[in-house]
Amino acid sequence: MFELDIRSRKPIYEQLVERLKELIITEVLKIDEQLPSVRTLAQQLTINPNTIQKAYRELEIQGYIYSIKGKGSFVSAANDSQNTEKLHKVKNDLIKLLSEAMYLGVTAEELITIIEEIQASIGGGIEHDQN
Amino acid sequence: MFELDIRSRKPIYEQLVERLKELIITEVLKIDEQLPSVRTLAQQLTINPNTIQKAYRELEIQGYIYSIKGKGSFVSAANDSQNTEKLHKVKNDLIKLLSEAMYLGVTAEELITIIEEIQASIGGGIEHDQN
Amino acid sequence: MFELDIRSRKPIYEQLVERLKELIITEVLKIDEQLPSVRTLAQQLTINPNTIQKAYRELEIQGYIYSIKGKGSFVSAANDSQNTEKLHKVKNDLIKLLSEAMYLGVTAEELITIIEEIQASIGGGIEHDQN
Amino acid sequence: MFELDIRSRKPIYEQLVERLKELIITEVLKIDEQLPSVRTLAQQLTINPNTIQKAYRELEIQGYIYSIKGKGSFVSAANDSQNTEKLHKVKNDLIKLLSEAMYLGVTAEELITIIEEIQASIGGGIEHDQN
DNA sequence: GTGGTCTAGACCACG
DNA sequence: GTGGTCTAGACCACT
Repeated sequence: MFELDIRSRKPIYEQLVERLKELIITEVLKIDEQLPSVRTLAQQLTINPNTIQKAYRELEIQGYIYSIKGKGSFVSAANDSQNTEKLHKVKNDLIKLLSEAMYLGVTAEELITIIEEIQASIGGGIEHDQN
Repeated sequence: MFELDIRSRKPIYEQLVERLKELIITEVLKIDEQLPSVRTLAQQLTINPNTIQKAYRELEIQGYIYSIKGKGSFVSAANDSQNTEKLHKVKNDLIKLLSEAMYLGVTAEELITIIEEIQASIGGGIEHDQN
Repeated sequence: MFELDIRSRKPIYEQLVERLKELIITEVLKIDEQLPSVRTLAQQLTINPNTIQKAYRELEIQGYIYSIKGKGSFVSAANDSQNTEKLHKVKNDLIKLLSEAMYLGVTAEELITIIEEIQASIGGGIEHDQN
Repeated sequence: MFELDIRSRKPIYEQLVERLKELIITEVLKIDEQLPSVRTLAQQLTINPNTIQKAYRELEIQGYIYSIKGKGSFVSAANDSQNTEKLHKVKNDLIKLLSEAMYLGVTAEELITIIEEIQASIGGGIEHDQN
């Protein structure tokens, strides 16, 4: 479920954040669903609990989850004001990356094909009902 | 010209690499054009020459520039064998980012518009004529 | 263990890279084995930690080791895609050097003997068994 | 005749030394044959005469040529005592490079084939395929 | 004047 | 304690 690459240059907690974001975005983890506890996950992945906690804290800051003391961490519903912020950032990154790709010779056609594929793969399982 | 955020979590040299790549990709810096010398740029940005050099070295490894002792650093022509490698990496990043963007509500139409804009801004001058 | 020539024209960090490569190739350093820490080695060799780090960074780029912040540097398993690249380069160098050697009077027989010796010294331990 | 890569990381004078060595080794330049004068060559290659001179001086030190004041520079006959020295160095380099090649997966058979090809090309008339 | 190497010493991020 | 970034300042090699 969590494929962490202990050898990667990318910090473990970042890998965790990324992976969990993915699970939330693809709605494998549904809204208000409880995440595994820090200790459980730490044991499961045999990594330091502090690392898990750092990842959860980061996700909370980014608005993907919320934590309730004594109960646990839960997937939070998408929040519009946060989204517009994120959207801005993502678009900027996208422009950079698209520029680089096209500079390296990817054609607009190829990119559009990629977009359509992603659209298909997301469109299938995501209903996108905002709160 | 170079907007460095000294407080950012992102290392200065990485910001430099990114910015210079941008200038090369958009052909503000043309092939074989000389970059500002390590010392000059360091003075201009009031950062340490070693930091500039680290950025230049990284750009050289990535194939965007070449440096000659005693002469200076120059924009290098795109290299096919390196590109195919980079393409693979860039495409992967792109898929991740596009997925995230579309989850956040960016429509395929918007993306295509972005692509067309980029194409226009790059496509114009991309003759790649040697010096 | 590390015979550095501080007076040599060849940079210290390059000497280090070369020596460490040798130790990895001959499998004195096994896959996933931890290298001495930057600071430790620096103290041992009485050279600056930055110099060690530069060597380690170079080895990482060349695919011989991987470094993890907070954990250390480790020998990495050989990577095929990088290898094919390097192979091309090495073969070219080899042709040049072999030509020079044979011009200087080394016979084909001698060269073959050398090759067999190397094969013996490497071939023995090359099981590549993960720990 | 001299294909210098002004963009290469390798200093120009080193490229010159290497290329001239090659011409001497392959006997394109015969023993006691006169080399082009520093000025002529500088003009021909449109590079600084100092650079040529540095290359010639290096070749003289390595025993490949000799210079006579007021007359010019000439290819020197191979000198045994120098050769044995060089042989030692070349053999060492060769062992390193062969080790690396075999570590990267070149088989002994391939290497022997390469050796035979070189032997043929030297023995015969020298085919000189550029890298 | 150019890039490249090295040192000494400080501070940060990670686990 | 680990690697990574940055500074300040020195010296070398090349053109």
